[in-house]
Amino acid sequence: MDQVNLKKLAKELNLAVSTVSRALRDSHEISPQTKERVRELALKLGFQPNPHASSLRQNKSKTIAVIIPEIENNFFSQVINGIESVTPSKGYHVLIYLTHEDYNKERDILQLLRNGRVDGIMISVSNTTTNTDHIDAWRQSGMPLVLFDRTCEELDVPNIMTNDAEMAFKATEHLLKRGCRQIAFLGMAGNLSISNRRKAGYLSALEKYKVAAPPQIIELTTKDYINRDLLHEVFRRESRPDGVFAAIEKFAVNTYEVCKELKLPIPREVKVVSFSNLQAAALFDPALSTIIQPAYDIGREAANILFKIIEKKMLMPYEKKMILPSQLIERASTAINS
Amino acid sequence: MDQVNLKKLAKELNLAVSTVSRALRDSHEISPQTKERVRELALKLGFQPNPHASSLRQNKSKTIAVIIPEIENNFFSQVINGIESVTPSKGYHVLIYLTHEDYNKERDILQLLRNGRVDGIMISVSNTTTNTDHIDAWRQSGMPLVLFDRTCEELDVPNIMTNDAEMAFKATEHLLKRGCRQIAFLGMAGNLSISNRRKAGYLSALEKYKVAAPPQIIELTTKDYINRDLLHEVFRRESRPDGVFAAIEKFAVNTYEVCKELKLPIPREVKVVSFSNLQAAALFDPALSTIIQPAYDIGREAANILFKIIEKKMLMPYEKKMILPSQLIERASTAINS
DNA sequence: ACATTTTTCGAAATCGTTTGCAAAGAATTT
DNA sequence: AAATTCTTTGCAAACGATTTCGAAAAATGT
Repeated sequence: MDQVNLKKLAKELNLAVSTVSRALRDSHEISPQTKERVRELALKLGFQPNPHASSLRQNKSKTIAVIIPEIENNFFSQVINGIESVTPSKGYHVLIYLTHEDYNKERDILQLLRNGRVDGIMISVSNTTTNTDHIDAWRQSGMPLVLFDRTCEELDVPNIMTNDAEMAFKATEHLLKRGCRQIAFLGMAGNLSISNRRKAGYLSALEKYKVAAPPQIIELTTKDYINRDLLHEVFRRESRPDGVFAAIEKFAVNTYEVCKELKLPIPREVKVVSFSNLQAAALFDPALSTIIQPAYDIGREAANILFKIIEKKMLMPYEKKMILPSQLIERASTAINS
Repeated sequence: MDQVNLKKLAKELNLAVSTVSRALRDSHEISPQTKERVRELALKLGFQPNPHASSLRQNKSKTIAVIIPEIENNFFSQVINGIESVTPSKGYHVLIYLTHEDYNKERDILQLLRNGRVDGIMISVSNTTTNTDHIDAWRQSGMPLVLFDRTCEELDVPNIMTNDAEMAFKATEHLLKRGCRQIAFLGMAGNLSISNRRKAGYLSALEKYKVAAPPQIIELTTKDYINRDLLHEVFRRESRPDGVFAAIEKFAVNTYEVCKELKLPIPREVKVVSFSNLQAAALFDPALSTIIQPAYDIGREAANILFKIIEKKMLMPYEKKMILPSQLIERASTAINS
């Protein structure tokens, strides 16, 4: 074991372990000269304090957990990027956990982390999560917790999200203004907060303009082949949609695929607008009109709030909601028929 | 502090701490009856062993680190997904670190982790990494380490990658067969192993067929605006490329953007094929011919090998290389001019 | 010169778990 | 019956850093 630890440093310097520890933590009760001696040797030997010993003693892990449904998703990747823009400067480490949209996994992960492994968690709930007891249990035990994007507004916990309903309204309004009258809403099956907010925006736009056919709410899944089958059926109805508002990027892709198969040209026969953080949306055939969420900012701000709670600079009750606005980019997929 | 620990369990059951510990770890030297008593109370009180204490005592963290250049990249997202398909069943946790293609960050992260925080690391080096001492130092200290995709073949460390040169050859050959004679190679600046392998495949295809103009090696960066400027210049040369082989997905996107601006229709004026793990490549205008890497498998296999090393089931010298083949999907961006 | 404060450092306890060793009792063998 | 194993449990020492407490040494005040 050539591991260098405090004891070895102390022996080498003829000092007590406690002195070395204090010197490295820049304690005021150590003279500048000894501090310098200690630091020099520590640097020379490449001393790195054992994090488990520190964590055990100080009862803090300098680690946070990020729990998300999936990672093959631009939105969540960008969120992680945003989180990582904060953590290193705070000296924190980031554990990643994937629920794969499975409530049981989500519950188990939260249970697994109830032992001091992390100082706080950031979570975006799975679409199969209907019971929020596991999250509330975490909150009640006083552990720092922040929800983002897929939030649970009924819980007394900080929520960082975008203006889903407003943007859904705008997207639907956009389709209406481009002449659509049979507008379908493609939402995620389950009881997700974002789906509900986006659905509400969609409905209120239809309500306000009163020119369109009744709402068509279509619930899709995480499985492409199921979605394609369902959309196939939808686009063969006599009241076939002439406009599609996809609440999830993947569903817009599914729509493109099915429209291509059914030879329904976009935007002539069907116009499409979607929540999406895909950089390449502008290169689609046709270019996809998107609502871009500030994913990076959501991650960054969620991390900032979590650290405020961890550092006790923010106590309950916190400012519960933080809403970062999205942006609607109009492209060819919702162009007027020429 | 309502935290339940071994001491509390022991007191409650009138047992020694060591007995409780052994009972929970299902040691053979504890009677079935006491085991049952202990387990029952542990479950009732929701006991979770403190991981820092365990890690300190056992000198293992049950954690691995994944170090990648960036996360907003389908390839790396899919790799992480593959890694995560292995870790939970092993009882391991995954820390994520981003180097942002910065050698200094990469070096610092490796240094930071030299203290037992993790039991092993998986790394894909940044494109600014020319010196591999930091990686070799890690290897020399006997810490389990696996490289994937962006490897350092000169190091005596397991490398998990795809058949880059072969696929680059095929892609270039594909362009040649579709009539291209001025084929440009878009590679990442720096001295990345994958860039070199892909470049070699490109060159050997040109060499073999001898029908094309001399190689045009264009080195791009991580910054879109720089790439676009450079490509603008390239496509205005008198010897303008009629075929582009992009070694990185992002560069294909840049090419599409510039060709659109310059009104150079793909595939008529320029044909494009690219390494890419973008699901939506088929929806591009025109659909992009891609070389799809088995990213998920790379992550999974890299993790499997790392765990073999960690569990000492595999000792040096290991099987050094593992090569998982990619797949060329021909689409409209390399179609014959009609 | 003596009393008091301040500076600097060391000894030891602590965090919670694991584990080598000892010991007591039960079961088995000689 | 004595000697031996085997089973089951407890005691105490780790692991490495932090921190409380106290002591010696130095600086300051009277």
